[in-house]
Amino acid sequence: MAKLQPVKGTRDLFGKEGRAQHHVINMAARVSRSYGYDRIDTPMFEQVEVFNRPLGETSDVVTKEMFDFQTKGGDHVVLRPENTAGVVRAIISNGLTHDLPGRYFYAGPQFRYERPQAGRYRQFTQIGVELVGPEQPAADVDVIACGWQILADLGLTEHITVHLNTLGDTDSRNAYRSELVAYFQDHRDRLSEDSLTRLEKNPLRILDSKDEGDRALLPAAPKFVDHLNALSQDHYAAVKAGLDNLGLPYQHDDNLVRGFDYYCHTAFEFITTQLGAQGTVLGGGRYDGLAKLLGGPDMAGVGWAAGVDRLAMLLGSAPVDQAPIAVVPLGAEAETRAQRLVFEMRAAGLLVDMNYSGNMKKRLTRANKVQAATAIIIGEDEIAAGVALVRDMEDGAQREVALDQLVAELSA
RNA sequence: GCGACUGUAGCUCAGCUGGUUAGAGCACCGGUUUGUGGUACCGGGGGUCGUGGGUUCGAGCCCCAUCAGUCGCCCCA
Repeated sequence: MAKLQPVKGTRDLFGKEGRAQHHVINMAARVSRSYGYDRIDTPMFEQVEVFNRPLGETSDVVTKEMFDFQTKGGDHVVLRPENTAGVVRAIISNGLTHDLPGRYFYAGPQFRYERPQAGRYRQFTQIGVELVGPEQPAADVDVIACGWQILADLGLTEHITVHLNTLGDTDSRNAYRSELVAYFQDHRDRLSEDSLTRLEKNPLRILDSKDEGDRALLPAAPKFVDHLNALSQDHYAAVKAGLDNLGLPYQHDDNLVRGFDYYCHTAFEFITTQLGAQGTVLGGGRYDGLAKLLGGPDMAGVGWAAGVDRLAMLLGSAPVDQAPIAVVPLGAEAETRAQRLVFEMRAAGLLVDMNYSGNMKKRLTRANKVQAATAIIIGEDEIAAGVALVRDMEDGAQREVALDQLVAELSA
């Protein structure tokens, strides 16, 4: 039992869980397509440089959570811990900066070397969209609306609240940061140990600390919204007005901070209370400086990433697809005829289940197990008469249908 | 990286203060039913009790270590 297991923090996906994940991805692909997003698939690993500057040299992801290794050629590469930096790198690499605005949708595995727990894995799947080029607040609204619509179509919005905040532009953020640091310096004696290190590395992080002592200091702490310059203020106001216009619910959250250095202005998280400590199901924001950090041209952008594993957990199970039709041949001659029939049925788009052995009882048991709605029974008598028995698996009613009309009848 | 809890069959779990051949339900296979499933009844296969060491006449149960899982912190999807 302890022998052949997947690597820590990874898992095999199949059956119910696997189907739920694919349903999430398919839904996201469909909805994002209606918003005009084009699918993009970037490599699962990149040069380290793609991540350490944009995410922040001192961020946890960079300092301790990267799955990185040396290639035989001596390159230092890393399994992507998130996908935004990779997409922006791809946009620069392929000269797509000359084709703006760009709308990209992705879905795929991401990797983070951290301690697994509820809703957290070392290999996990994210879906996400990136809208690059436009600086207008309408783009932020567009992106948030797309995320909301995906969750709505999955039937998950009633358990989810949208938290919204602004991080302002660089000037606003620097001004705010120094005031915040000053405030916490005055209260260092009351800060938790974790927050004391945050005060050095990333003071904004103290805002979303879970420590009660830290939280007690927050109400009196300086607020980001009070330190925005005119430009940042206008941007945030326009985003909120845009969401109001669409009737999308959200709540302003002074303590919402995002982990990566590349964020500015709008930041948002879609949060549920149903997943234990890992309630953030979708998160994102604006990242106007990212392209430049990567050595590309100035390019604005907004986007989000959502955790497929977490969404699938909320979903519980995927809706069942069409019920299969079970084909039950009896005898060698019927078997041969049935194989041809099954081939034709499948060509007509029907979902068919047929086994290679077993008597009628076994085959019907199997039909029952795969939840077939109907069974097609073909024995020697039926072959001789040129018909098949069509059995309703619900009530057991059977009727005869001519073999050469079967496909047409079942497809109707 | 830190902390708490858990580890018995494919799955969910029982196993009294250590006592002899380790149990149940579900699932799986077969039978009652030679061309009729989902119900019922009968039977069957399947376990180095996570691993290694120790205590003991004797360990699934107690002790130590180790590995794995779960949950929480940090951080994030």
